[in-house]
Amino acid sequence: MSHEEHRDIVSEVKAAMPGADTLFELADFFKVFGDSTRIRIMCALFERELSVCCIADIVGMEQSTVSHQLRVLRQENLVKVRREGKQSYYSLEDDHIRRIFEMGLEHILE
Amino acid sequence: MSHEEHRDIVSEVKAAMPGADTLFELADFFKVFGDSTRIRIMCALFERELSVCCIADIVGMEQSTVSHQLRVLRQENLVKVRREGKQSYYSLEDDHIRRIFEMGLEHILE
DNA sequence: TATATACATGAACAGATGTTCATATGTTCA
DNA sequence: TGAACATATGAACATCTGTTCATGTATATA
Repeated sequence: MSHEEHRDIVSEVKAAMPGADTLFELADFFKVFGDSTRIRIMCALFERELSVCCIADIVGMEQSTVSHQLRVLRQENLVKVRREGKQSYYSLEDDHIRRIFEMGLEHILE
Repeated sequence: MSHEEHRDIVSEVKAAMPGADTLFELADFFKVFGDSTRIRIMCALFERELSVCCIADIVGMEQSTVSHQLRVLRQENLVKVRREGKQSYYSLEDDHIRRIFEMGLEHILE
């Protein structure tokens, strides 16, 4: 490959790619799915709305850990909260997440 | 919520969830998407097959960095290599990845 | 064969991330 | 109001991760 060819390919591909900002956001979004605790929390929420202490029992971790991770999920708009008395009930924000999940499963089951 | 209710919900949700192994694998899979350098590499490969040094120029990082990240992508079966002379040409393994990408974009553009 | 080029890999380092402990906030009920 | 409970948050710590430098390996070419 000549120097010119190389240069042309580089600028062509660069031009076709989405902006840097978009790609950073995208990475941050997928980062949330890249932790098994958060994956398990989301997976539990597929079944039903749950309080924090229920989630903690389900995933077998400290209430504090779960609270911290729920905050991460909230910040990326993946879950929503509903306060009822002393308890906070969390549920999934949209059905997007389920599809992303399924697509991931499809890939690893190959 | 009574103690019994709590216990019932926990065991019901636990039973409905996929096995721990699957969820760990899933987290590892998504972890790969959670880095902007890898996202940019994959995004460049959407356009066309590319050599390592082209990729390095496109993402503006050391050849070494790119090589390390390509190894990660290989390990998760996201890219494949083709050796031609001195150069290694990388391309995307399947079309799954593109759909996962698009789904992520859909979410952040809300 | 010697040199240059392309890529891969190991070690080292800095920065990010996840977990826990301790504690604060907020709510219910006696 | 005070005690008990559910949740949120800050600080500290250990571990993981990404990048770079230095170097190794493989291929082509003079």
